[in-house]
Amino acid sequence: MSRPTIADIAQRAGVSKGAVSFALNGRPGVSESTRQRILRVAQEMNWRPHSAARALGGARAGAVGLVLARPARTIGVEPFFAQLLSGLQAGLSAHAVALQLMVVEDTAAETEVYRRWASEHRVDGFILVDLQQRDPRIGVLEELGLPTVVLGGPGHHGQLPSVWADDREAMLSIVDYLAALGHRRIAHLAGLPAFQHTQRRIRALRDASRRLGLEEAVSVPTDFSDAEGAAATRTLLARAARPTAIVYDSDVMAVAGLGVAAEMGVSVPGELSVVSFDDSVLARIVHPALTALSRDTFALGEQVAGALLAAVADPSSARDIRTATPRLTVRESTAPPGLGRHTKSV
Amino acid sequence: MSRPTIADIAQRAGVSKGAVSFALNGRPGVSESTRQRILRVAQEMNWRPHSAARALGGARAGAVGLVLARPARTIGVEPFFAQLLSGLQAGLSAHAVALQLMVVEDTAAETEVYRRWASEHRVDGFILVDLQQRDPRIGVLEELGLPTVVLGGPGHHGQLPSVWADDREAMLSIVDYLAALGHRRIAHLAGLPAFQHTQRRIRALRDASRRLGLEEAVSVPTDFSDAEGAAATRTLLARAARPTAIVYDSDVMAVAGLGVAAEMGVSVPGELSVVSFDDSVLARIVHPALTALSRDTFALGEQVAGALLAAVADPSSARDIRTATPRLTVRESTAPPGLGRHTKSV
DNA sequence: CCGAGTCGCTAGACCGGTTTAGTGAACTTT
DNA sequence: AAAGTTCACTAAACCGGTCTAGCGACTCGG
Repeated sequence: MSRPTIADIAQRAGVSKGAVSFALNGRPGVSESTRQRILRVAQEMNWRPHSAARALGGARAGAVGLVLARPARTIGVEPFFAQLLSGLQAGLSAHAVALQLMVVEDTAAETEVYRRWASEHRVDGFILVDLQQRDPRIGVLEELGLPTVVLGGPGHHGQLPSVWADDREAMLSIVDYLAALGHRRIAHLAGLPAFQHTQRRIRALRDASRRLGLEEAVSVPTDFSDAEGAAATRTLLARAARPTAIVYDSDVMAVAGLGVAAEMGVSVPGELSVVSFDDSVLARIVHPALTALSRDTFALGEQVAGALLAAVADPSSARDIRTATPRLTVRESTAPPGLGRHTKSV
Repeated sequence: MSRPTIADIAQRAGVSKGAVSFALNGRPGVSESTRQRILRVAQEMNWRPHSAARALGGARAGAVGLVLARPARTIGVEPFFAQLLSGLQAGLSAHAVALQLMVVEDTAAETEVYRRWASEHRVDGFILVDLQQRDPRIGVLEELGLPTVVLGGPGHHGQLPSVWADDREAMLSIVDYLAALGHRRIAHLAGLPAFQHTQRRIRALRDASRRLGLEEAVSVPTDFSDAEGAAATRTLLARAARPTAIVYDSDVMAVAGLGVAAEMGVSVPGELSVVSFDDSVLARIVHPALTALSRDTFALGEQVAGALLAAVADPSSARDIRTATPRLTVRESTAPPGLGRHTKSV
């Protein structure tokens, strides 16, 4: 027998299909002794539920969906993303929930996938990332009615619960740190301007600059790629009055910037301090090691998973969760400005 | 009406359920005019198939499974992995097949997931990676009978078709290149010795060394982590007769090695040449940029996806696919040995 | 002009579970 | 002791599709 069904178990145990179903799902309707007997038979026959048959009866699909609208080739580049995915996995696996992952080209295709998966009953909920200004996906997901957790905030995300960290506070802590070191000219290589968190960081820098009376604090938008990160760094460093510190919105851009500085003979941290808004192995292993904002991305993923599972179990329980504000990890890439040529320190 | 079923369509179009099924699946049994009418009604009612209902009838699950037995936190570290995932996605998405991803702790848990997903009819096939010596998973997957594609070879992988690149040839090309530059003392920071490809690379280095009459060619096994990569590099460079070139099995270890060299005042490529067995953004953006073995990991993922979909469509068609042998991309981290202190070159 | 074959369609079984209505027996209650 | 409850269980409907058997109408060949 290739795949035993509850009918097989019922026959072998001498009861009806219904009794088997009750026994296997731990619900009342059978005596304890019968339940034990049925469980034993099921075990012997190595029975497993057929997920499709269960889902057909209106039950859970046992999977949640994550759809990314990015050029597929760029996914591999972001340690942040991979870490998040790992954390999600860990949080979901613990409850035997699988992750359906799909990478699409644009937002239109993304919403299409949401509609399809929802109507195909393929998933029990969604995780929404890369929140944009006036995000069109929020309306779609609210309309579909499936539990959804948004990663990012505290901007507008409709009625959907979100898991978020305080980007603004984090940016302020970076600027305060650099200002305390004596930096007066700070540049910020930002990410895609369409993202909410990019705008929040830009605003935070501007506010901090005003409060601290800095000479200059400029935000340069990029597409998060190493190429644009390198190009923008080159432009900044070629200026007559170049910044003494640059804050990069991602570790990949920061490392690319480090390469440009080396190439142009600008010593780090002697002539230029470098801070990354994202910590990862990358920031640790380059030389000089990068001062970076450490947040436990893996734990973040776990929290998102937990929040989504809770929302699936009880949609009314959904509420926003604020995670720990990222803390700055100081390494070798920052120092007071104007120390001249960098002399290597271990 | 929340979710139209084919019965609703049938009623509205004035035909039977069967006719609707025929029409929607493009199979004979209805006239062209009726088919058009049914399709129009289905469109109007915004009908979508219920994936569970389909799967129940013995049809496809519309998803394939990938299970990874690694500490979850380390997934994010490997650009190789993320790239592969992107490529898989691209190949699968094109055929509207989803990827079920799960990260588990060990091989035992991994095989358990294979069994569960297979018996739950959750996936149509599997992708097997990180092939080990005498891999116990192969027997399990053969027994389950679901189409499976193995990434890696050409070692033993039972009856399962594999997609593989010639690691041996690749390693030989690296050693030939280094020897041509004049290197006689080459070290190899290998990955986990349990992996088949690690063994193949170690053997290839030994054979090449013998053929070329090198002074030294030592392979040091590691766990692929940046920490062990750095530690092993430190040991190698502290030796009296240190190698003039090091080949790293992963880009993360190579970058970590680069950091150690900088820290110990060993110039790259002046006193030490560095080659990475894996190419990625990482290898491009560090300074000096790494000479690395470029294989199109994204394309590799697409090929695996294609092979698996073909095997799902027709299990008898499955056969091994050999992909292009990776080519060495020479960048700034390699040079003839003994040039003394490195003078920076753009 | 009749039998065979084809076409277009319908009725209904079926996949493997869950769930509800119903049934007979034992146990309480008054 | 009759009536009502509870309990353990069965039979069958149901979820939303797929697929097969069959049926009437029409076409074609001889």
